[in-house]
Amino acid sequence: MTAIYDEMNEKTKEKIQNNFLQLLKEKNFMKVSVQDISIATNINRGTFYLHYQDKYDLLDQMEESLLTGLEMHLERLQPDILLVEAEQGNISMHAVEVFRYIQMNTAYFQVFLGDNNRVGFHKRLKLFFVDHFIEKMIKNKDFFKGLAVPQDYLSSFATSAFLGLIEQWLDNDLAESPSEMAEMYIQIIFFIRNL
Amino acid sequence: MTAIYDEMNEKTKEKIQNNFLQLLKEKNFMKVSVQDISIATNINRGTFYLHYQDKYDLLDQMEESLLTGLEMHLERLQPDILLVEAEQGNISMHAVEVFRYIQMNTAYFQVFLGDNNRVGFHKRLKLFFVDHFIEKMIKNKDFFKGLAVPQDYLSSFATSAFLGLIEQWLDNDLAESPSEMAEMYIQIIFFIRNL
DNA sequence: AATTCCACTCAACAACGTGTTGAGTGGTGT
DNA sequence: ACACCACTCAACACGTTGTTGAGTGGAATT
Repeated sequence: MTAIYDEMNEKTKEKIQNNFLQLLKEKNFMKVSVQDISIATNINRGTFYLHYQDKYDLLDQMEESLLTGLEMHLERLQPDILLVEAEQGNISMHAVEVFRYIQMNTAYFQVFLGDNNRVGFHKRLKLFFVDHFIEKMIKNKDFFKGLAVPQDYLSSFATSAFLGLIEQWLDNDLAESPSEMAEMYIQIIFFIRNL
Repeated sequence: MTAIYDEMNEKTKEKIQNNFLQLLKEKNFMKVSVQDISIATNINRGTFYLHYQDKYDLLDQMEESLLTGLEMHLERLQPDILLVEAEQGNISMHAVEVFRYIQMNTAYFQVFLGDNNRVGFHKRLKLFFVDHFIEKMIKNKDFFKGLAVPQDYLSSFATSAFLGLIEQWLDNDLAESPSEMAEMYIQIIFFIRNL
């Protein structure tokens, strides 16, 4: 049975990731050394290299699993409901789930989107939203019809706007509930629409 | 007369900045060493430290001067015209100047907002827009009246959306003209309004 | 013409971080 | 008893960092 070894492996990786996250709250990613990580984790520096190629690999894996987590979280929703919702003034279902997931992983999002560590996660998250979220909304023939703006610009505009809301929420230490945030998102989008 | 020495000083700093910019096109900021910079600039490594504390300081100064350059560029416009413009469906004046300035400094913006070097400039530029641009629009009693969303969220939303447009423009290698971009911005904003 | 000033060069320094290696420890499963 | 495996430990060569002290050559000062 190799399960126990796998478990040890996982626990060590978890410890590394947790302590790395703590360090990222204090320091810039660039200034966190593998030394720092191994000391904080009470682990030999060599052990770190048994699990990760380097600290970039560590960061990459953490970002990746955060995004696939979000993907799985969203998969539970029917994929094409959004369009219908949108026409009913009810985009909220998707949005509220995104905000909920962020709430479940506050520390990660605050660090990865924070002032210090804006290494690549911002762009990555943006791409994610374009693929999983905004594209569906924009490709809806009715929702944005009558607007002569290229689709890539519209995507980037809408996605960044949504991200802006999220960033502000994180800056405010999640003062609002996920539902309130979704509500806000809808209000802004439809304010615009119904003025 | 000390002017000549000042000039030497400036020319060296310029050379450093130019070569640093080239290096940033090829490599991640973290992977550009002071060695690399001094070699590319044909300068002794010690000389670099006569001008900058470290490479962070260099990046910081370049970002700073890019932003103050934008500030100066915008100052030539009357500060309160925007509000009037907005009500006339004519925000473009400010927007077009921003796009024009970006066009004048394409390389800098592409590098500082590019995938590799999203160190802190994104947030910095966002703050700039909030201070100089969006706040004026949002504080306009009429423009966003009837929308029950906290001002900080509205700021973040609108600014990020604007930045999204810029990022897409840079990704597209400035395929559109500044005026076209401004036009696009207006269209999106007012589409929304007049639908 | 002699001297001071200044940007810059050069070589060397200790300190630190990196990624890798080979030998060793101690629990786990067979 | 044996092999297995995650992990430790110490040492390695190498690159980067920021600093220092001595020196060079052209420009300004007297």
